[in-house]
Amino acid sequence: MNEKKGGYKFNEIEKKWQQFWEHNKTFKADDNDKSKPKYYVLDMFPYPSAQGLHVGHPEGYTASDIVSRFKRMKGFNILHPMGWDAFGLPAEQYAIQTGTHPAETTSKNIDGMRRQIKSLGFSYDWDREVNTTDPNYYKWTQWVFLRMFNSWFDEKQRKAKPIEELPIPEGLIETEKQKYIDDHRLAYESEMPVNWCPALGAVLANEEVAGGVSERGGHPVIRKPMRQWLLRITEYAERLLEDLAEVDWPEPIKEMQRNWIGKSIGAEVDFKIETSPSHRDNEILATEDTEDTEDTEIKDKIRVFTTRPDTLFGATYMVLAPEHPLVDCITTNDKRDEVKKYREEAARKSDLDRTDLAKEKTGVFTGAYAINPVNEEKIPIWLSDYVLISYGTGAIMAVPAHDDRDFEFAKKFSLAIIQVVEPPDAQQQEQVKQGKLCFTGDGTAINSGQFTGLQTADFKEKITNWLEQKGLGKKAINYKLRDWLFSRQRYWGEPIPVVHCDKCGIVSLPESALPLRLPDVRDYTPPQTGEPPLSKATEWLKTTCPQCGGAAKRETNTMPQWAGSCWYYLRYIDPNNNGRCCDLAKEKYWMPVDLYIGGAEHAVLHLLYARFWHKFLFDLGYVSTKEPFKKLINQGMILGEDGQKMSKSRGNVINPDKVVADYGADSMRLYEMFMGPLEAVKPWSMQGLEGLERFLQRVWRLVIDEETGAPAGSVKDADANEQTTRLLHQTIKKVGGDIETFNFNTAISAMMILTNHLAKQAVAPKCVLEPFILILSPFAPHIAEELWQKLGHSKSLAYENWPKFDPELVKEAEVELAIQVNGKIKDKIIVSAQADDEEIKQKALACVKVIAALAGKQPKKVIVIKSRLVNIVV
RNA sequence: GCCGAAGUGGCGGAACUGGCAGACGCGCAGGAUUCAAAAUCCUGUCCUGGCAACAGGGUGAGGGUUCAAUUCCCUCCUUCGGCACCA
Repeated sequence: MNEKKGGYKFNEIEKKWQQFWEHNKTFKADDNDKSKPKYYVLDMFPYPSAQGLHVGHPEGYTASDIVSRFKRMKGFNILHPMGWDAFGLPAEQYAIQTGTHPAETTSKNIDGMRRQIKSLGFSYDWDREVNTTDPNYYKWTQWVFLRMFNSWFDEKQRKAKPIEELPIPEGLIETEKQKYIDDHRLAYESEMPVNWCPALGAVLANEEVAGGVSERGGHPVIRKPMRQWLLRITEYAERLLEDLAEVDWPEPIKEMQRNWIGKSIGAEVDFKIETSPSHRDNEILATEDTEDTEDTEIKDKIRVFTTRPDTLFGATYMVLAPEHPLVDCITTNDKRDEVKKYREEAARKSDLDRTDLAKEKTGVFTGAYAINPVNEEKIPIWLSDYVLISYGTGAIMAVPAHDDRDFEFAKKFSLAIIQVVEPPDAQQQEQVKQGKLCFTGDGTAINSGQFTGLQTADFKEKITNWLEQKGLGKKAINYKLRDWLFSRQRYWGEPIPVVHCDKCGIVSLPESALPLRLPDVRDYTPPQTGEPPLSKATEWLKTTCPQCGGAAKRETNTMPQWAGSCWYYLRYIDPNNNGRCCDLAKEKYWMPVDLYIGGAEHAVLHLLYARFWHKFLFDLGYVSTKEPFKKLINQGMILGEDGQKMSKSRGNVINPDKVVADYGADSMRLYEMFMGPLEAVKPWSMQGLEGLERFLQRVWRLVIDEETGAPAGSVKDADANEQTTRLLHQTIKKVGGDIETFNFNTAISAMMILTNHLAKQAVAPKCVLEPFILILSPFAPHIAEELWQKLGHSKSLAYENWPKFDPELVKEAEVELAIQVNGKIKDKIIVSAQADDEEIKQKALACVKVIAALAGKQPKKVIVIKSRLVNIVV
């Protein structure tokens, strides 16, 4: 710490300016300022944890703050808010252990993290703070859910519409009508096998399970059928895919979303089941697929989905998923026991088992056969869990010669392998022919009847048309994306605002009943049945049906943590509106989010879910843009000083509070930006941090006399010399450009170069210092405000104009050129920036070292690159 | 296995559109200041050889295109992130 009176005392300065900004509401965003263009800068809001802020948080927040402050000075009306994604498991688990209400824990944690965030001097408009656990907030989360519940998706117009507009087929009786409506709601209930984690006492979404264990905690997960709420995100698959073209996001992130959506184009093909009297004794009602009315008639066909209809001639057997509804119907009596056993095993398997056993294929023959529609061949029908009931039709045609999984299965069970595609590579041809290699690429068709000789792409198209003409199949598209499992068996989440009525079924609450508040309970432990903790809130549970007025029970499931974060960016726009989630005019003014900064860990889930909600709200006219986030930037992770991920157990966690206390917020901000590219993963270094504090000390001493605390004697109202002026203008240009492209590290480097130069000058002209302080201010706002004030300005610099650079003054008068002979540098010359090629050439050839290097040889070619180099080729 | 990103001094990293590799910071070494230290300032710092001038090598490895490659193309290796029987 500096004992000198006028030294750089960051503690005092930072506190002073933070208070100043808060009292003056310096960063209040104005909804009605039509004189400026708007710019919405959003951070991914944090979960308020008991551990508090992590050094990773300020990284993204600093970057977004720099952009906010920069754009503000550039004359934009800035919306830059912060809030809390406060529902979540840790507070609930703490409640289970200690009995403390999660609201209490949450509020305490929020206070702690708010203090920490404020200590870093970000230019947030704190009047817009939101908290997902606030009933005034989750009222609208529930409201969106109700809108989904009361909407259906019109496939023709590809948009959601109110459920009242759903055309209902003629001749349905009342209960059928109700079922028809329920089956079309965008939020719907379904009994389905879910990922049940006994240790967490919770059902997890697919994306919360990794490798058979829970992502959080690593507990084993098993499959268990349960009543669940789902959101029909699959209806939006195509639009979610298409509209990625419209957003300015990192390409890898878009690619991850595309992979997650997983669109496949292929064909659905019907295979006739060869019937024999032995399995006619148990009829089944219908296939699972009820979308087409024609399907309900089919009992003697198996429909498969394939992306390779061109390999139909190579289909030597079929495989059904163990859960496929036709299994009972087709299994022959002699195979019945074996099939039953296999199905039971498959049902019992947890996801962990399935992953573990993935190496070794299992399966069982049903005794039944199907007829390959293209060549009338009789092929066996097998059962295996490598076919998933939830994808495609739950059944496949197996082409072992051209599909790795089928190949493996065929080898294991000694099934026929017929090659129908000839690989272009000669080496592969022989191996595939001998059945030693499986070839999955494109090639030329063989053994394929009238299609033999066609190339894969051509074949696919021709056979799809052929199938369609013959009524054997049709073009089909499938997505990996599944409907979003939206219910959680937890206490600390938004209650789902519906009731269960014996008479009326599931009935949504009227909007006037929102928010449906979480009841206060004493016992947060989930019943071991897998029922949610809310099922213990007996008083709360009992209610009346909004439709018939009779007794009804409330829904006990709550929403997942993702729910609140799906629309928070809209609430910031109008955080206190009691009549709407967000005022339409304000939405139209502020949206879309111009810049969204956050961690790449949300590449698919949060960003896909939020896009889905946004599109839904767009369909119903509540928002005006197709996409919520125009530009997205991911900050990389900050590792510990040992290059490892920071964790308590490794003891390498850096505490931001301590960094701020010891070095100041400005140093911390600067260091986090100087470490390297924003998106990169990079290790922390305390010594590196000290370097940035030294830089700020130098800046301080450039302006302030440390003895007196007043401006230094060298600070004068004088003109700058030519060199200084040029460097200043170059720096203004560089820093502004680098902020626009998020290269904060090189922007800081440029300011260091300017500082180093100024430190060597006897005079520090105000006309240089002032613009320098302004361009430094987005990075280190506290010291900048203080120096600005010390130089005699009475107003905050937050709304000063960003300094302009003069392109003429940026240009160098003279440039140094490297002179190469055959690509090797031999000498350097200095020429005027205006020198023409011929002049440069002559000078280069006149260099003593060049003449020596040429050794009398004639140059074949002389290449002159202006302001770069000359290469003489002999 | 598939998809994606990245490999540059002792360390973090820089290099426009193919044009002087190593900006800036850290560390280290030497010096100034000091009774001494901290702080500060100055000088040096890719590797090898040389007192030096200088010469040679050098951006994960190998090849190619080019007057010129960290940058473009091919093959391979390593690390990190994502997905994982999706027919």
